[in-house]
Amino acid sequence: MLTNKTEMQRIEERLKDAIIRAAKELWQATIEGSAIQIQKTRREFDGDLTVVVFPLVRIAKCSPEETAALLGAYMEKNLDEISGYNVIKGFLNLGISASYWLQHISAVSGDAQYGIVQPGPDAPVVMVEYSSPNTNKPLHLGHIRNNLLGNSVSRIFEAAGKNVVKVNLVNDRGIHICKSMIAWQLFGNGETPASSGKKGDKLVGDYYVRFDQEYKKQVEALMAAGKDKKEAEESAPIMLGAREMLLKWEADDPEVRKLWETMNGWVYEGFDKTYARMGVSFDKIYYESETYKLGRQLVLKGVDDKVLEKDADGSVWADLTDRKLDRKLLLRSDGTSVYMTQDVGTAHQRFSEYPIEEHIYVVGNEQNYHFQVLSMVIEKLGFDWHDKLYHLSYGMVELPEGKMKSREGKVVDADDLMDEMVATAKQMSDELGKLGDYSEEEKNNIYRQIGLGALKYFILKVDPKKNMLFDPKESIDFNGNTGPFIQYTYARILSVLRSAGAYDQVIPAVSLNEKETDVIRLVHAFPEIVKTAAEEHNPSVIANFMYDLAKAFNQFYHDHSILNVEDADTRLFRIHLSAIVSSVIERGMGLLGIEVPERM
RNA sequence: GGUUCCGUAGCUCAGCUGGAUAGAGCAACAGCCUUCUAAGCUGUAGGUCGAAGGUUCGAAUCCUUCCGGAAUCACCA
Repeated sequence: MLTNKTEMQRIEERLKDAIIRAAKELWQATIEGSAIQIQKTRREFDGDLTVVVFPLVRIAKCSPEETAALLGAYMEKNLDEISGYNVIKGFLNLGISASYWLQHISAVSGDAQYGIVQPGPDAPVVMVEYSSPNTNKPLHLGHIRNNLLGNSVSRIFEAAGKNVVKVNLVNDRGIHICKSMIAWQLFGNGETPASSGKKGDKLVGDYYVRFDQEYKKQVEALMAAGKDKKEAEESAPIMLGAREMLLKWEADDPEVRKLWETMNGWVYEGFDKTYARMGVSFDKIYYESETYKLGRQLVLKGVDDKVLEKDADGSVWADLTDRKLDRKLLLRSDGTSVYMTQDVGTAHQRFSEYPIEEHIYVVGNEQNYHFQVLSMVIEKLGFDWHDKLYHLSYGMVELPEGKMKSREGKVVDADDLMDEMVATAKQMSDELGKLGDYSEEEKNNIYRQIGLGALKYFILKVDPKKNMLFDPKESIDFNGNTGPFIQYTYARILSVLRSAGAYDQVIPAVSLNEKETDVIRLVHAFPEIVKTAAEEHNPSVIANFMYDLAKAFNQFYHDHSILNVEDADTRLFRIHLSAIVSSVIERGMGLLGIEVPERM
């Protein structure tokens, strides 16, 4: 597909170029494009785009009104795309000609890649690490936010022309999984997912909870027997069992390793189902059991190079006091690694394996400090890619009663939530009864699309860095600013297109009404929106745009008939406009990982 | 206590690289289906943008201080 730069060059850029020329001709001044402010004209004024002329007043040496008037006259005379202008205070409102809009629509029509930059084979690699679950418990609402963000950001970067590599670093080792293992050994009676019919991750999660209950009981008993709290916590038999198991794991004890593999296997089977349902996937999965030793050599070399410090007890530290931070431990006195060390190692490995332009970590904001330090440590070690790490930090999902606590079972389970969403979608769909002649299978697929669409949109429309509230009692809406609203707009358009039958592919020249122009303006903005979403690492930019587009289309749809109009050209034009909107919706929702149904 | 982030309508959120009278949705109230899907559209009501200073022709937006909330500051991950 041709990307014809002059053809497709954003109208805003052309205006800027014209203003730069105008400044030269009218005022013999050279100005920077960045000094020019162009914005959408507010609804209450006439025009499409507005130039804020205040910054130009100084070089024009006349009042804002005069400056705007001079510039407006110049623009109208020299740019075909400008159909007229008006000046209100220091604002120059420019009207964009219908022919420009029509020409844009024609260029875009039928372009299944509109708004998307195809990554070339040598496009830079953007690595996105997300999900990164622990293997001791099922996924919950917090993980859903992580996965949806990671998946969507990956798609957005692909659409922005990058080669994206999605990776998952599974935390499959450590004391947490040993806790589930010891509890299973003690109380499991050989239960397996096959024997009890329980999903693997749920089964293992149940034993993690069981461990905690048992542990608390033992601590209480020990305290009742006269031990102080700390002592009791240290000596609870079940905790000692877990610790012993961890040591055996590290010593490659065959029996422990076998149990570990078995139970992790159950968890992965469960996770795979949840991932598949959420619609997320990975190009590569790393396991901490295979990577946790990475980084140690790099740290030891850092000691040799005198950029890191070794204390008398043998522990290794990065001194960050000159960066207004503390000292950070990298190797314990027994020589073992901490999380930070491993992250240094995995990053180093990845940067050696791929020509990475940017490495995005989708991790909650509780680890802001960790990633701040990570990049500093890497810089200390002398790697120039320390500034290519981007922590996509997102806020917590809070329940009305506060933070979720998985050990206490106070969580919104990912599978349960998806079930509920789909069930609600089914209930609503059945009440509306629009799917009468569909098979059960087709219907179920649509319920799934709508339910998950509602959930995904609900989460992705919020700015990632903000904490968000989820109230399980007030189920997620299907009306208003929601995923189903946008899906509905799409389904409606497809319904119209089905009725339209075959139509001419050439878009006729017609005059445009206000609602049509509103819609075209938004379609025109789509590529810029994708770019902004990528720059900001922010899917909510796409989500909010999708809503604006759907809303504008619905207004147009309400006010004007598409198929039942006298004028054949108008009818044809509206069919094309509708088709373009449907395809932008499909693509934009795709960037959010949301499917769109053909009927609903 | 140090650092970082957040505070916009009753609720959930946009707007934040400074620009015109601060926008949506939900909830409330009032309308619109003999015409392409009413999961839609229209209207009413709802705000000292946490507070106070400052910079500016202009501040929800930038700076400072304060108030409120969150996260973090482990030889945990």
